[in-house]
Amino acid sequence: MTIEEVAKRAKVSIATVSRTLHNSGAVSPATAARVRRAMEELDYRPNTNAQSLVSGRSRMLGLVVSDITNPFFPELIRGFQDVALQYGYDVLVSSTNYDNTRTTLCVRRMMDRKVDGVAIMTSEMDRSLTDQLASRKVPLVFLDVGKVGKGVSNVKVDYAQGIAQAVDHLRALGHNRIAFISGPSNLKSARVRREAFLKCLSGRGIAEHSELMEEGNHKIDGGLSAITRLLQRQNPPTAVLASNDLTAIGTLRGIRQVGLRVPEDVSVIGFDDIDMAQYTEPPLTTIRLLRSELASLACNALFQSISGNVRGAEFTMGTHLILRESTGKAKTTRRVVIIPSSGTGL
Amino acid sequence: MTIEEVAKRAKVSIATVSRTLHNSGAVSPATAARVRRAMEELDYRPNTNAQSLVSGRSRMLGLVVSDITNPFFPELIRGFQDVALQYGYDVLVSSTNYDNTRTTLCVRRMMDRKVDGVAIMTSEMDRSLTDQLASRKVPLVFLDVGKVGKGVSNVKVDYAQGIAQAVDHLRALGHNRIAFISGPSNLKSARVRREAFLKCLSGRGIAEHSELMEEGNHKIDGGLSAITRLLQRQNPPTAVLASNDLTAIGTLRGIRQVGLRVPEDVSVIGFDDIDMAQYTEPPLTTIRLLRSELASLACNALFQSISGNVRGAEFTMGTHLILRESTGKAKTTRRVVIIPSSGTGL
DNA sequence: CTGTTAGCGCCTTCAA
DNA sequence: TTGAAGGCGCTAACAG
Repeated sequence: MTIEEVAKRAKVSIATVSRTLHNSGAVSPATAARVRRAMEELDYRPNTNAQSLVSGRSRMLGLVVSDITNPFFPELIRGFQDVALQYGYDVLVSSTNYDNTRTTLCVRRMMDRKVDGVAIMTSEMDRSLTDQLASRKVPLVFLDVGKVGKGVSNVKVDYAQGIAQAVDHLRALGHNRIAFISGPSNLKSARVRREAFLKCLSGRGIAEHSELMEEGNHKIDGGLSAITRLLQRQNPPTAVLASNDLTAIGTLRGIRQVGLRVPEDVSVIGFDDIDMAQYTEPPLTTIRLLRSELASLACNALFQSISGNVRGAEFTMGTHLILRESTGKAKTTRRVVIIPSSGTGL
Repeated sequence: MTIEEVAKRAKVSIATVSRTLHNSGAVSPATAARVRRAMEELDYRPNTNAQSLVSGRSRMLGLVVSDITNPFFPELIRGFQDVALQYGYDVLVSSTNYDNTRTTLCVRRMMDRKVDGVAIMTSEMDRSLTDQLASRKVPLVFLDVGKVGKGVSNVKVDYAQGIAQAVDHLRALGHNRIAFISGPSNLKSARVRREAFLKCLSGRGIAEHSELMEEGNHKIDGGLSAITRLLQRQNPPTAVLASNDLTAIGTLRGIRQVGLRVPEDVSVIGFDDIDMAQYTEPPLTTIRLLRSELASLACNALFQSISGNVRGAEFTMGTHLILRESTGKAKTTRRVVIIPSSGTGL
């Protein structure tokens, strides 16, 4: 089924078929109708590869994530595909699994396939790779990291906003010892969240809590072991903020495991608001970062660059606290109250 | 960067470059070396689109899943991509979201892109669509449904095996009233699991439990509401088997919500063994269905068809019970024991 | 062993 | 408004 057969059947040249297919050039309504009918009758579908070959573009977008197995990403992917689909684009997803070789391989293939743009939703990517992409003038959009430039955009997440809400919420509840379980420190994205937390504390004049920082791995098991260490401290925290929900879920488990309760003994706040967060035991108070919004921002940024808007742009999206049941009043520290030994206390 | 520039630099014809690139035809070691060097120096990468155009094949595989947001699938996707990557293939993933229009769109695009095969890991797909695929001779592999034929393979899951283990486990624990929370009944895959359960019961001469069947939606909320209904019954179940882990997680929550405990009051068994299953409260006993194995079976089946093995094949994979902490002894039914009113009972 | 050449299916000037 | 023709980059005969 080629354009030629359509042309023959409609008794026009292939050029005319191509024109009516793209509504480009001028085609008389009559012939256009004839062509369209021929296409339908033959169930004609243009050969994408041929189109790509002549145009040098593929109507495909690349999407690089770090670990498709982390619930954060499927939701992101879904949103991204949704908008790509609307533009008539397909998406080539690649999960790097934090493996550099694999990442390089995947990105090269994307370039080979002449993707029209790629969204890099993981902070860990060799500079050389992104440079290659940029030098081939492939529109790029980063998450958080990334300086806006010719064809490269950046979606910035305002972590501070949500974190501030979380911290204030906790303080209002009487918590003074707030721990933070970060992601793996070799991940830039994890460091960014950690910094935001630290800055928030110091901004509020809260003492440095460096002893209350623990490192997780953005997975459940990491959260579990981190909280376990935290709880063994002399002076354990009364609340903990986790760098993502998976970590928070591990934290929930860890607290239970030592016989403590959430939120009566320890309050827990997560980050992301993955779907699962509302179903944990207890439901997780968390800082929501809307994946669908993030995805659509990123995807649209790409399309802007693609459609000639050479200069990249920077978008910012907010985060905010979702109150559920994993946070509660701080346990009043058992303090000996001195009662006047005589007289009726007024 | 085209093959021509490489040819020029190596002072050979483009045919020779093509030959050394694919080790096809015969090229003298000397010239081959020269060509290779030229390719390196120029950092030459063949244009995939051109290759696809001439060959009619794209070195891409399609993978259709129903809902990328369901933790079952990301793990499946990951495994699939792993083996595809080894063969030098890319994969075009599409999440149908149970939306027919969307499915049709995605599959058509796959055909347009001349994918070399597609794995259909969702049971809900219009017959007409798969027929189109088949008529274009695109190798296919199905999950569970699907009759093997020319270029179409099938990976069959032996649900019976795992379910039998689960039921036996429960009975050994003294459970007689075992409920089943199915997936949406319009999903063939859900029906298959349900049938397997029913067959297992009747095979063991266990009374028909039709009043203990409830329908969920393969998501957490569906499990939650199903168990809630179940628990309101006159004679509620002492154990429940869920059609997938998400449903089981909802079940866990539902049981807790009415103040009952797992496994002391009700035992719960899930299905799939998603990563999360080991971290639920309590950790979930579940029937494991290895996604990585499923994925690699499916992907390999495709490659067999692609590499000329016209006749499709059927593969079967097992399932088996993973014991964790959500199952326990059945509560002995509170029964009034009649004690002889006189004499010392011997 | 190596080069020449005819397409693969389509888009896009350039003429008519 | 339409058609003819030249590529896009590459593979695969077919000749030397």
